[in-house]
Amino acid sequence: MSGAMVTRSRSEELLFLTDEQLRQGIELMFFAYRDLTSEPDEILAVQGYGRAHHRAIHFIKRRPGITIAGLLAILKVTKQSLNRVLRQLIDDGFVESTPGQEDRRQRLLRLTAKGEVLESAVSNVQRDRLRRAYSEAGPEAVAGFRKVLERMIDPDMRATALNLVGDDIA
Amino acid sequence: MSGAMVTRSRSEELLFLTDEQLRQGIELMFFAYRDLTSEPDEILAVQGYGRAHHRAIHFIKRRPGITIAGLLAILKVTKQSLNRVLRQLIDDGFVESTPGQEDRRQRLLRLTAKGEVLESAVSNVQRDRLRRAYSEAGPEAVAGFRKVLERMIDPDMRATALNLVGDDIA
DNA sequence: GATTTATGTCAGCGTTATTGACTAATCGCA
DNA sequence: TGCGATTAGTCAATAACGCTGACATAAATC
Repeated sequence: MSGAMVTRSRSEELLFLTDEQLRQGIELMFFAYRDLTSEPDEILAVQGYGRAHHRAIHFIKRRPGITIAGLLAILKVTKQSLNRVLRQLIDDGFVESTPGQEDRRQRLLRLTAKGEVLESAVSNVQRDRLRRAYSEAGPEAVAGFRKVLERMIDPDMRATALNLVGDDIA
Repeated sequence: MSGAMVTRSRSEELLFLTDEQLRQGIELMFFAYRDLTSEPDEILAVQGYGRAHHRAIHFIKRRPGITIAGLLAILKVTKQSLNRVLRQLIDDGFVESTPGQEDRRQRLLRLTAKGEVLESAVSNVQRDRLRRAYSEAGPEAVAGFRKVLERMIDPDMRATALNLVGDDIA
């Protein structure tokens, strides 16, 4: 009889997830995300740029040679929204767009030297914050942090989020 | 001589935080935050509401009786921005605003019964997602998740984020 | 009584996102 | 070869949401 009790899964065993605990987790995400993005926002505001530019620069840095379609799939915004931002970045010389070799309809996006400088300035403050948090929390906490975040992401985006796809494709 | 080596702090001992690791952490935050907020956004869009309404409803639910100033301090937006959102929520009967008893200049904000229903619908999908992630990742991962997030938040907002202040004040 | 504080409101602006419609170049296949 | 699908770029209109500045009102505090 008591045997039935010990067949509980690990999640049932130790996790009693109250409303309060979950709400607190949601708030932690809200505050952490806001503070993680506030400093980059300020730096980019000087150029007249916003968070949309930040996101584009970030993913072009991470996936040089990414196509428009690839960027659209990651950002999940419309073509029109992305186009305005990209137009500015290209016109201002931060991003270069070259036709694909195999498929010449595609536009392959890369940061220019100027773009690398801007990206670096922006991502430095962000990485400093995360590095500090990681260091203070310790390696085991970092592993847990990553584990939970991964599982919060829609399954179909997890591979993308973890860079399990090639660096130069979408 | 070797004694000097073992006095390294825990963070120096095991954490070799590469650029790549940190950038991946930043992306995890981006994807997780987006997916955590996308479903609530869709639900609220039916009412013609957006994320700003969601945030207001969330914090009024969590801190019933909060003042305008308290909400402004948490959300870090301007009075004018918040007012537009709050005006709609009050006019539509989701939020009630009553003068403070001690300080009658203050407006104490609470959800109405109708507001509770909306809040519940919205927060349910969000809590379901987080509960699933917590369960799959396990208790230790959850502890690490919380630990890192706390340390990402600006120090002056940590107490607020962790609800270390009274529920009915700011 | 004068000042400060808490709140509300008006007008205007900019960014970022949306939808819809359309063009142009290129690719792939029948 | 030619037609449909794909990739990208663009124009126009709309909306949410943030901002600044200016101003009004009521109430608390000194």
